Amino acid sequence: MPELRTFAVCRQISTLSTINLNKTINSFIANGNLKEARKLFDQSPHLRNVVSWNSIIAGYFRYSCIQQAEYLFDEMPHRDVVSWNTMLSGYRNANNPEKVYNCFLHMNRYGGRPNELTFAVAISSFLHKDFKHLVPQLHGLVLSLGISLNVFVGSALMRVYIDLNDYKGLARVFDEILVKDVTPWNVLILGYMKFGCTSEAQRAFDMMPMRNTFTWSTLINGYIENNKLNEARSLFDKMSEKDVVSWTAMIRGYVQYGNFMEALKLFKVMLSSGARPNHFTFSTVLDACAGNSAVLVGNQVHACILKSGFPLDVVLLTSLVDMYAKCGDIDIAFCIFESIPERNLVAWNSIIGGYARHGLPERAMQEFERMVKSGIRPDEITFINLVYACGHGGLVEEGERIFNSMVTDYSLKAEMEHYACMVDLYGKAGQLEKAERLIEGMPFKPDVVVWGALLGACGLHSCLELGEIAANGIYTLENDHPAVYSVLSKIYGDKGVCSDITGLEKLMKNWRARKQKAGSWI
DNA sequence: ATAGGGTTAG
Repeated sequence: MPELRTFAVCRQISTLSTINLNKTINSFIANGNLKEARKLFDQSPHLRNVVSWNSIIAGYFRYSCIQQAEYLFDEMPHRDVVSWNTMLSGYRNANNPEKVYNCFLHMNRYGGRPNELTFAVAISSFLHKDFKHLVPQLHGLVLSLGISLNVFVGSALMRVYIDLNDYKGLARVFDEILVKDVTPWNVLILGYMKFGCTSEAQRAFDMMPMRNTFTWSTLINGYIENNKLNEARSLFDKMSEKDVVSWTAMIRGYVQYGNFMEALKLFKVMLSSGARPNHFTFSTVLDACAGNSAVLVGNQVHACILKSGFPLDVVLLTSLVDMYAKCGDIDIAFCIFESIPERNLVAWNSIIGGYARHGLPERAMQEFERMVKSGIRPDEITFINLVYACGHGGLVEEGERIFNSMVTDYSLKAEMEHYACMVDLYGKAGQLEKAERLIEGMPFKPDVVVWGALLGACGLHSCLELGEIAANGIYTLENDHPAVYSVLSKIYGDKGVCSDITGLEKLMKNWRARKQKAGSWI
């Protein structure tokens, strides 16, 4: 039967060539040469198989040519699970959970049976999205389809349960994973820390069979989140192989607690230890410089960034803008801001905030208008900055106009901070009655900042009656706020009231007594 | 050819 043998040989040859074809396509894609890959693909209709199709589709996704990927997927004569998974993964990486969802539904209806990978991709793409609420159903589907809960599916599920604040779900999935590697353990620690269970996290850390750098930095970061900086630091010191992430996390910890000097010190230690900072580290350190008004160190860090050759992305440039603005050099801040190619909301807020802090409301407003014109929608923080700017410039009517515009033109809700800025604005301008009326009309109970703004204004204008109300307001929230005492004594002195036993004085006496009590406790 | 954890800006 010569024909049959010939056929078999031909088949073999063509299979071999298909393998070669796919290898060549993949190497083109790896080198970023999508056009060549596609050309080869188009020229070999008789050799290509489903793997060739999948490769090209994955390649399109890798270089963000989503439409081309979709087009090719629609043209496919035959799709396998990998084809579907590639689409899901592409949509996931494009941060498009909606398309993941539709594709997943489509697959279950018309395509093949999903596998572990399908679920790992789908579940992880719903993390931190509204779609996360569908994940418990996906979990059920995994179980009912008899798909094994491997480490990938399991870890992704655990992440989402943390996101859903579902402690039980987290623990259940961890138990359901039959063969665990280090990742589910790490996620368990992450979850415990998110739920504030530091001792459980520590226990998991102690009993887990293996650890990696992820484990250590998850624990360190968890302690920082849970106000246990000392524990974080002693763990960090115990770490034998510190990597960029753990260094950055620890530095960030100090910044978070306002200990900027220690943050900068640690950064120096990091550099001398030979560890290489990345853009995460640089943003964090710039934040420390900004908090410390350390423009000289900030300059050095700036130079260090330029020398390091790291690409200056929006985040890093915004950190620089913020650092220079907070260190008093608003002109350099503006120059850097202007150099940002694609300014986003945070970048705009940062420069507007800079002008606000420098008491230049006109400049702040100019940038705001430029921002709106460029198509960026302002958010709550934009308006905090703008009202704050007006407060520093004494522009009462302008501040009112902006405050109202926020609600009517941009349908944003006025939050506590906006009210605090408005109270400050009225207070600085001496319009204390307006400030008082605003507080009364607030849809929520004033916090320390609002009362503080009022109290500060009362101190400025020596208004005893209102100052008393403000002090009382603070007192009910925080009975050992040092500012209360100093501002009240100032008003008191200004008023020349010395011997009258007023409610105010009682309050102060009371407050001092309480404070001493608290002191003797230690 | 497709998969899971830790660090960044207002």
